[in-house]
Amino acid sequence: MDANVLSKVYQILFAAYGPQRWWPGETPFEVMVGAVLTQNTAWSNVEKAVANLKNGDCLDPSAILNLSDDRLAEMLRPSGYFNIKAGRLKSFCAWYIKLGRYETLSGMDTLVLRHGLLAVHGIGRETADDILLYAFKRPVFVIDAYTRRLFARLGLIRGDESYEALRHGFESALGEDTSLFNEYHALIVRHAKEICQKRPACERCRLASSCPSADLAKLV
DNA sequence: ACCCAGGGTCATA
DNA sequence: TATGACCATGGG
Repeated sequence: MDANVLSKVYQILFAAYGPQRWWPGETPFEVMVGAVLTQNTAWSNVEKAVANLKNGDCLDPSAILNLSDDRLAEMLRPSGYFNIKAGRLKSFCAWYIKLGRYETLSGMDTLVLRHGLLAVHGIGRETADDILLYAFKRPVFVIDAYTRRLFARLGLIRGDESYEALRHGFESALGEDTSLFNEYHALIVRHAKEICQKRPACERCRLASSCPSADLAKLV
């Protein structure tokens, strides 16, 4: 990965969209819950489920564990996969409490913490890295489908690389910079939402003298 | 009516 | 290692 090109891509996205203020959530625990609930799900749906937890005074690991599976699933309903996610959220909360909550976990080495997260049923690489970056402020670069798609279209990667290979590629090229990784991933997601949904050309490209997609295309 | 969204697990080959 | 089925709501 070319560090220079990666920086330029970042600059173009930042110039187009500005700071994204990720991750939405008032507390680290809310960030973690959101990370689990947003799996393959639109964020607007996650917000409704989180609101249900807040309204029920259940945005807390022990409160979640004290709910019956059915009651929890019902609160998670708007976020989709609610039965699956009820189980995943409980697995995560059990692990979280068992290891001493935020205080203790904050003292752990990043890779140790990552292995711990990945051992939780229902937490895969992307969700683990969301939690590490946005809840624990660790310099971990999150790889998602948008990241693959964008950089593959720019010709900077093939797109079929392993998750860990890509993560290592971005991290070693950019250096361990939590703030940069935070903003970069958020900008990639933002860009994916804004960019042409319809071929061949989007509204933005015709109306604006310069659009991020066009600027990015010039890089290649 | 169809498509997909800020994925992960499990069975199968 | 690598596919495919499955989970499920809500907005375009």
